Amino acid sequence: MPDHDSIALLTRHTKRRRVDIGVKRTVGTSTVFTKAKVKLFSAMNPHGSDQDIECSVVQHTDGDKSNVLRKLLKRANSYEDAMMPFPGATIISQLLKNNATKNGSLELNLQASGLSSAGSEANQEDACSNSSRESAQECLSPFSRPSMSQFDVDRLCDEHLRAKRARVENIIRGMSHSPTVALRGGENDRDGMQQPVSPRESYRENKRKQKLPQQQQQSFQQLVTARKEQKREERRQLKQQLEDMQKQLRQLQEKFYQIYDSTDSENDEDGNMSEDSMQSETADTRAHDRSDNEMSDLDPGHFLDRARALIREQEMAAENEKLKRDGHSRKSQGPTNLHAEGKQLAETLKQQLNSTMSQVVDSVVKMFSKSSHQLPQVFPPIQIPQARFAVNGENHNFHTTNQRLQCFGDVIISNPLNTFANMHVSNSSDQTEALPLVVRKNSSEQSASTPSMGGHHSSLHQSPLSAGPGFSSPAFRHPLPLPLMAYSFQSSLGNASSTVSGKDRSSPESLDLTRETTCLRTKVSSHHMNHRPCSPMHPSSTAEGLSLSLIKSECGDLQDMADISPYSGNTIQEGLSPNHLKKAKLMFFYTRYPSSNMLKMFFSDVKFNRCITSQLIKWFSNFREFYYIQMEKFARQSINDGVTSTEELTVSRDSELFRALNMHYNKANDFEVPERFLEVAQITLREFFNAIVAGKDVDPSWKKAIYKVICKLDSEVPEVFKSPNCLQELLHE
DNA sequence: CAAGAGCCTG
DNA sequence: CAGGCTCTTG
Repeated sequence: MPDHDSIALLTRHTKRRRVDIGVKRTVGTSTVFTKAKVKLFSAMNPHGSDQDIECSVVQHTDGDKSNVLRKLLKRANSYEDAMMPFPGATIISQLLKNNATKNGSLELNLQASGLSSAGSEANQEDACSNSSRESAQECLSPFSRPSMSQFDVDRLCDEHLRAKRARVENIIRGMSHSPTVALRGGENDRDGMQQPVSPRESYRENKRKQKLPQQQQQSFQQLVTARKEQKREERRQLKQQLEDMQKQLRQLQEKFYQIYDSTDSENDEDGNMSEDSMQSETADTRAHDRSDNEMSDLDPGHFLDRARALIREQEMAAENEKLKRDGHSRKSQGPTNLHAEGKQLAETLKQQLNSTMSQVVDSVVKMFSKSSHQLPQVFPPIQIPQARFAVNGENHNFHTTNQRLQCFGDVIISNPLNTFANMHVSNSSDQTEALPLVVRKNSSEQSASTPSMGGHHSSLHQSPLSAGPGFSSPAFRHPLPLPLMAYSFQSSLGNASSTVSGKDRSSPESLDLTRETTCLRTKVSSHHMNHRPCSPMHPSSTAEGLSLSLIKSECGDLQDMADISPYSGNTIQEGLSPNHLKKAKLMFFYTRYPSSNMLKMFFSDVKFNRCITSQLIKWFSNFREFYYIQMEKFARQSINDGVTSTEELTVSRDSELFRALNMHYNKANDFEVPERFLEVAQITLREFFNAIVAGKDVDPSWKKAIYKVICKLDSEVPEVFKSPNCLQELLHE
């Protein structure tokens, strides 16, 4: 076919279209393998013979073994000969030591000789270090001494090499930190030829094994468990304290109202007024608190909100009472005992309130600064200005108090979240899995200022777990499961098509978090404990910004994440929804190779960052994969069915091939697949057919030619896909 | 070095 | 479909 030859002309300027990636990597990848080996070996042994010399010295100086070994390990952690001086060296090794004393750095010279010709004959190195007797002999012969029989040399070398390899493998396994484990030599080329699969496979295997050492994982788990226990205990204590405080508050309130009523029973107007103002104040407080933090309906926050409101009530009442009293005293000059008593009592109450509050706050602060090392100075030491509650105290004293309490409230609310994140998430094997889930919109104006989100918020707030009266219920019930919270938060960003239905809301297992959160999860989980400082999203709550940064860790670049805030627009959402996936699938009918710019244009309702971009790209990559697999499958099938000419190969809407594709990209079959896609599919099928018939599929990269053809066949995606609501428009028209 | 394609695996 | 890997390219 002429297409295969004209593919070189393919240029795609908007974007790199690397369709020709099909590097030989599956079978008989001798060149790749050789290259890799050369690379590895030279990386292992940058100094060549210098290091060999050092190694040979090591073999004879037992005293400095470990030091030199360390050096060597540092420099070339998988260099075989560095393993020689390890304790536990076998008799073979001892024999070899002696032998090497006579022969000089026999083995190392062998390595060097192997390296010297590594450019073209890297395999020679492997031949020297493997256990093949012939190759060993071949390598040894130039250095073997007449005093030793050839057999001895062979045997010694053979056994030595085996022992050495065994040890090296052990050590390498232990040295899981080392980033470049490259001990492949001698295993793959026993026959002098590479196993078709082994180079890549085994290399990859090695790389994958390096990730998180099991020891580390275990200790990490232990740590996490211990911390969990600790937090549980802290939680209990805190809960206890809060309940105490609650009781105290009620008692104080009752006392206060008794005094208040007795004092002002003669003055109903004032009393009513005060109550009105109190109520409105309380209402304001609640409203404000609600908008202050969307977590406020979760129990800890809710509880504290209530406490805060109560305190305000007390204070407002005290204030009103005082004002009233001042008026009275001005009018009547009556130095009544009641007033003096009330004053005193009010003061006492205030002091009690404040001391209690400060205790609680202190304990909370302590707890969180203790439990989270990353939050040592998130908020300065907090002191309630008790002394300020003088008789002639002014209003601003109350205000400052309120502000401070407000501040505490924020801190307290935001941090339990953090704590719960740690507690509950740490149950799973991968702690970071759910951490990003706590990515939430930053507080303040959210619920109030974004009407479009109201519905989703309410769905969150009406969750069975948070729907209780809050104040009277146990203060620290199990909060919303973290993944669920995350989902809700994500959903609240405008994803109206949330797959979470109310009935399942309480069971984390029922959540389909994959798409919305994997991006974050992935990043974070692959960067364990990689907490970077982050600029707080909201200047007024440093604590929250910081804890958010701890939680969010990173997803692509943090700036992008920081930009994702309620302020950046209502319709922009940070995650890709199932609808986006559906849209992408439909777009695949038009374009198999969309550029990232195109994706940005067509997914304008998504806040793009690296994560999102690569996720979208990955989607299309997966689509292509499926597409080409189907093509190959049907091409082979038709060949087996005796089709001999491409003319017989057509793709219509009745074709099985089309049905398979349609089932994948348009499952509901509610989209009319463009005719062009059928043509492209037919061309692709024929390409595969021809290639297979021509026997090109023996070439491991035989598909690349087809890819190059197909990528030219992209057509324009209709404008309607640029609309965020295109699905409705497309499917319901 | 980052982006991105493709391959393989789960 | 996502993750991890290799590899190429600008």
